[in-house]
Amino acid sequence: MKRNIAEEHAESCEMIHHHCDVVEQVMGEMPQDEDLYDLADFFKVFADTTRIKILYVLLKQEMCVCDIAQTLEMTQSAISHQLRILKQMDLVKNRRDGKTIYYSLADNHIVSILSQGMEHINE
Amino acid sequence: MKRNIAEEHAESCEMIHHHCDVVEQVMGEMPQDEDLYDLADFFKVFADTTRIKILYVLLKQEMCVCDIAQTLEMTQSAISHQLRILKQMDLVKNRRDGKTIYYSLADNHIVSILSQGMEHINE
DNA sequence: TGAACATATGAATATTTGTTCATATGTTTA
DNA sequence: TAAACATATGAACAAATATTCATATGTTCA
Repeated sequence: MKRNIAEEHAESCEMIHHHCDVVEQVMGEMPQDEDLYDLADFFKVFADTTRIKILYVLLKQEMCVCDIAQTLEMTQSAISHQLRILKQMDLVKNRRDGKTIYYSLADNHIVSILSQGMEHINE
Repeated sequence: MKRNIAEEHAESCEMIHHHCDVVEQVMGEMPQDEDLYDLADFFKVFADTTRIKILYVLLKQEMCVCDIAQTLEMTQSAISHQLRILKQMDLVKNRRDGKTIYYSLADNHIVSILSQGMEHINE
């Protein structure tokens, strides 16, 4: 759905300010749309305090759902829902021991991602 | 609003599975609530494809609002709203040159945050 | 000064998302 | 096998959020 020239004039600046080759270069660096969505989804996981708390709790050791819930003073259901998201994103893994299911971090990136975020906000 | 013991039993496991000192240690590592909110807000910025695209565009060079909008094929208003959020979080800065306002990255962390995210999703 | 341009912003709308509640699934033990 | 326990999950609801539309602010130039 290409707009006509008159409309384009009305909605944006007269012409692109920078050289076209620069724009092309910039767009060349841009990841594929699919990767951009995955990237946004990845950061979305860290964009909630409950999930961050869970990750911090698991930083030291594995823990079962019930203990996480008690530690964070939240319902089992809320924690379980969030663990599901963390697992879907491959940030945590779990193992069953009888009735209990223990969760732990699945990836070492997590530590550095969190601490880099912390670095930034402490400036 | 402390619940009574009977209710607590109903809602969670009989007693905490791990040693209390471990839980205390885990909670000792936990950042302050205020920092947790700031951290979540920080990652929230990267949790949207439009903002990620803007950051990628600015990775190479500064650019005015209008050119960003044209490059990403979005409205000037949408870009302006998102630039406001990026600026509030100190991820971009701007300078005025006549009518035009040029935006650029405010921080070098951004590159490494983005590439660490990319690393993770490409596994 | 007025017209054209570049950007910012408030309100409205649609979509996404986190928690709660009720209940289902799966395991152990008496 | 029945009861108790640990976890998972679907539906409902409330809160947060991204975009659009209309319009305001601020700059330049004739």
